[in-house]
Amino acid sequence: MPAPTVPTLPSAADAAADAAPAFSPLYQQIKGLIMRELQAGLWKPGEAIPSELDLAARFKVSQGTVRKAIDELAADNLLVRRQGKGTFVATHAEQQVQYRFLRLTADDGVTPDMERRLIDCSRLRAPAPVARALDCKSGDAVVLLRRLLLANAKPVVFDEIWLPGTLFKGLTAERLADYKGPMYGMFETEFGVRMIRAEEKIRAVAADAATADVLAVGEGTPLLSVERLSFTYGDKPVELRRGLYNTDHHFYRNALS
Amino acid sequence: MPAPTVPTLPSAADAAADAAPAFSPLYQQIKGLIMRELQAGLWKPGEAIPSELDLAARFKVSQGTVRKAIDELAADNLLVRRQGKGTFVATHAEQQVQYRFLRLTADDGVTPDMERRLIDCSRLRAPAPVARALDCKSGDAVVLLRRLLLANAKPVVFDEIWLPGTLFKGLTAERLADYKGPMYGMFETEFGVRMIRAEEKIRAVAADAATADVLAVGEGTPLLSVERLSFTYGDKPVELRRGLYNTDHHFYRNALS
DNA sequence: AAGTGGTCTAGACCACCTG
DNA sequence: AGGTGGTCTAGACCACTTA
Repeated sequence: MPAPTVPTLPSAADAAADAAPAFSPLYQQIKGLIMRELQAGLWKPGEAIPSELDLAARFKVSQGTVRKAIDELAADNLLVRRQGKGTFVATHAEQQVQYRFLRLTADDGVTPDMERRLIDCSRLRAPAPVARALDCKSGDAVVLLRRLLLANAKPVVFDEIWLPGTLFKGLTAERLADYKGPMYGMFETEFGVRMIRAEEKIRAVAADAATADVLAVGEGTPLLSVERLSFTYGDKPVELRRGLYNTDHHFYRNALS
Repeated sequence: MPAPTVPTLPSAADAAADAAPAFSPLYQQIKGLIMRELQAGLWKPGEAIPSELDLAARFKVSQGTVRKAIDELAADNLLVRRQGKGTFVATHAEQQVQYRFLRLTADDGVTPDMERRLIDCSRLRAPAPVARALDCKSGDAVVLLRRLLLANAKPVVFDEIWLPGTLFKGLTAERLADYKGPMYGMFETEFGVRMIRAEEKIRAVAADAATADVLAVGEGTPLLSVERLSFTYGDKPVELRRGLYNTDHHFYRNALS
C-alpha cells in the first residue's frame, strides 16, 4: 500500500468542522476515537482494550501509529499498559495505591492507609458557588457528603463532597458505608462516573468551631484547605470537594519538574 | 547494516557493572549519555544540542532511537524541542513563565508577576536538619538567603533559602539585588547550578511574631508552609527552601491525574 | 507455542524555520 | 533551498505472560 500524503482518517470525519484548522496528525485522531469509545463505556474500567494490531487493522493504520496514540493515553493515565498481557482501562478500584488523588504523607514518610468514616449524606439544592463549579444551575439537585479520614484512629481529614444529583441517583449513606475500597472506585462501578483528572487550590485557614470539633483540634488551629474540582471525560466537572487537613503529623507532598 | 540482536552500545561500557542486571534498552543508554553530557556542561542552558541525525550518526543508532531518548528528556523538562529549529537545553532564565516552580495564583486566576525583595544574605554553618537535607556534613558552610515576594506591593511570600556554600562561593547580596530575572536563572548562568526537579512538603502553620511582621499579617494567622528540596543532575540536592505563603488572596494550585 | 506490548531499523514525506 | 523536528509505514526481533 502506498503511503498517502498525510491521509485523513476516512472513518473520522470531524463532526463540527468549525472555523478551527482542525487538522491533526493521524495518531491524534486515533487517540480521539479511542477516547470516545472509552467515554461511551465500550470497555469497562479494569478491562483490556483490543491489542495494538487489532486496533491498527480496525483503523487501517500501522501499529506504530496506534502505539503512539496509546502511549499518550497511558501518559494521561487513561490507560495502563502491561507488557505481555495487554492494555487496560485505568481504574481507581483494584489499585495498589489506595487513593490515587490523595497526596497526604505521614511525617515518617510512609503513606498511611486510612480509615473512612461517613458523617452524613444529604440531598439538597446547589448553592450558587457549587453550581458554578459543577457547571449546572443554581438550585439543581446535588448530593452533599461529609466524611472523615482517620490515621491510627485519629482524624486527619474532614471532607465535604458535592456531587451532581442527576449522576448519583441512588447514592445513600448505607451504600457508601457498605462499600469497601476507595470511593472513586465505587463511583466507577456503581454509577459509571470515572474521575480522570482534578485541579486543586490549596490554602491555609483557621479551624472554625465545628471543624475543630470533628478534627479534635483547638479552634483556630491552622488547617490545610484543599479545594478539588474533579473532571470526567470531556473535561466535564463532576465533583467539588473541600478537604480540611490537620497537618500536625502529615503533609501534602508535591513534585515539581 | 544488519540489525544485531539487542546491540549493546559499544561506547557505553557500563562503568560500575555491579551485581545489578543493568541491561537496558538502547534508547535508555542514549538517554544516559546525553544526560551525562548535559551534566558535564557540554551544552549550556538555552543552547541547541546537535540534531537528531547528528546524534544518531555519532552514537551509531537510528534516528528513531535517538528520538525516543530525546522524547523522554523533553518529558522530564531537561530539553525543549522546537520544530524546525532544534532541540534546546531547558533553562529557568529566558522563560515565558517567570517562575517555573512557583505554583502561586491570585484569586482572580491570573498569575501575578511578583516583585522580589532581598532581606539578607549570610554565610554560616549548616544546622543539622539543613545538612541532612542537603546531604552534607553538619557544620559545613552554607548560604542563607531570606527574601520576600510581593504582589501589588504587598508581601505574599517569605522565603528562607539554604544553599551549599561550596557551590555558591561568590554569592552576595549585591549580586542578587543586581540580577534581573528569576533567581534560578542566575544560579544557572553565574554558578552553573541547574535545578532539574524539586519535591515540596506543604503544611498549614501559624505565623510567629517575626514572620507576621514581615508579611504584614496578624500573629497566629494561618500560613502555607512550603518546604522545597531542589535537585540538580544525578538527583543531588542543592537547595533547601522554606516558604511561608499568605493565602488570603492567593492559592497554591496543583493538577492531579 | 502463541499472543501481547517493547525495541529497533530504514526510509519516505510533511510542517516549520532560517538564510 | 536546506535544515530541523514531526509523522507514518513495514518489518524484524525481543521480553513477558499465559496456556
